[in-house]
Amino acid sequence: MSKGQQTRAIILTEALRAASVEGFQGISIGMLADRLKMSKSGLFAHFGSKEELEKALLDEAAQRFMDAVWQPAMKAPRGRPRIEVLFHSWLAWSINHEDLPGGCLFVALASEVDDKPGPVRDHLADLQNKWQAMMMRSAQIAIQEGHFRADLDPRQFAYELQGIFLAMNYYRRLLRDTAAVERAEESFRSLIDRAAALH
Amino acid sequence: MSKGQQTRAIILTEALRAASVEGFQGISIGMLADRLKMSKSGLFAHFGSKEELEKALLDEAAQRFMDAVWQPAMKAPRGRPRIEVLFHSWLAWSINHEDLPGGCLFVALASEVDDKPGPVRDHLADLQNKWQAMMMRSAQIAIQEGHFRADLDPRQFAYELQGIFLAMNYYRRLLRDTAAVERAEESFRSLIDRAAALH
DNA sequence: TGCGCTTACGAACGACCGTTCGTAAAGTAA
DNA sequence: TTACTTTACGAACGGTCGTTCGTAAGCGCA
Repeated sequence: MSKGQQTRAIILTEALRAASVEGFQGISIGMLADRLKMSKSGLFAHFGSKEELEKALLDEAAQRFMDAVWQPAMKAPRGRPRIEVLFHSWLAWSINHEDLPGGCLFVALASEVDDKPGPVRDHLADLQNKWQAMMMRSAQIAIQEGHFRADLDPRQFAYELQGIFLAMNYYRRLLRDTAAVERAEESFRSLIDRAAALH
Repeated sequence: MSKGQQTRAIILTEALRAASVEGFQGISIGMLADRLKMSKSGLFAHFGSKEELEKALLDEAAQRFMDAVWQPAMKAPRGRPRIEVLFHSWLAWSINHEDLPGGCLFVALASEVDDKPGPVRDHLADLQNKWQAMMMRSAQIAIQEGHFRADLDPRQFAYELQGIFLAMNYYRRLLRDTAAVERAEESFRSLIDRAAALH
C-alpha cells in the first residue's frame, strides 16, 4: 500500500468517527486536519472536494457494513438462523463505539441528506435500498426453507425490522435508555414468532 | 399581539419550515433574514443567540405537536379508539408538508443533537421522553378499558409504535417509497391485533 | 400630538469555511 | 544514486457564520 493510500485510509477512519457523531455538516476539513495533525490543504488534496470526501466515506462505511453485518450472516445457515445472525450483527455494528462513536452512520446521515438532492443523497439512498433488498431476500429464503410462513410479505418484514432498529437507535442515543437493546431483542423475537411457520 | 410578538411568530414559522428540511446546523440567521426580507441583526435581536432561537423552535414545535396530535386524541374515547386517533394524527403531523416540508422536526433533529450535550439536546430529549410516556399511558388506559391484554407491556408497546413511525419516516423521506404510509398502517394493525384482548 | 420604549437596520468584528496555488519534501522506481 | 512522481505544506482567496453596537424609524400609550 502506497503512502497516499495509507494516509487516505487513516483520514477515512477518523472522518468516519467524526461523521457518525457530527454528521457531514458537522465535520470540516480543518477540524479533521487538526485531529490528524495534518495541514488542511494536505488532507484536502486526497479528495479534491468535500463532496468527494463524503462519497468516499459512504463507500468506506458500506464496505465496513458488509464485512461486519452481511458476511457473518452469509456464513450462517440459510433461513431463520441467518436472519438471526443478520439482526444481531446489525445491532452490534451500530453499537461499535470504537469505529462509530456516534452510532450507525447511515441513520445519522439519513435526516441530514434526505432533502438535499445530489450524488451524496443518491448514494446513501442506493445503499439503503440495497439493504432493504438484502433483508427481503433473506426473508424469502427463510420462506423457501420452510422456516417462515408462505404468505409472509418479505417487504413488510424488512420494514418492521428496520423499524425495530431505528427505534433502538432512537431510544439508545437520544433518550439514553440503557434497555434499548433489550427492547429491540424483544420486538425482534415477536417479529420472528409472527413470521415463523406454524408447526 | 404586539409588533414584536407578531414578527417573532412569523420568524418561528419560517424557521420551523427551514429546520425541518435542513436541521439546526443547516439554518442560519442570514438565510432566515433573506427569506423574510429582514436584516440579520433585526432578526437576531428577537432571540439574542442562535441557541435561544433553537430552544424557541423546539417550544413552538412542541406546542404545535400537542395541538395537532395530542388534542385530537384526547377528544376520542378512551382506550383503543384514542390510540388509533393518536397514531393517525401522528402520521398526519409528519406528512403535513405546509408546516414541515422536511417531515417531523423531532426526527430530523434527533441524530443531529443526540451527541451534542447542552440545553437544546436536553430539551429535545425531555420532549421525546414525555411523548413516550404519553403513548405508554394511553396503552395503560386501553388495558384498563379492557381493550388491550392485561399482560401487555405498555413500554414495549410505545417502543414498537415509535419504530413503526420511524420506519415510515425513513422509507418515505430517504427511500422515497410512496407506499411508506400504507406499510406503517399495516404494521400498526398488526401491533394493535397483538395488543388486543382476546374475546 | 408628543414622548418613551420597542423594533429594525447597516456596518463591522473575528472566526472558520471550502478551495486554489506555488513550492518543498518524501516516496518510488530505474 | 538518479530522475520522476507522489505527497504534504503554508499562505491566501472570497464567502458565510454568529454576534456586537450605535442609530434611526415606528409603535403604542399619555
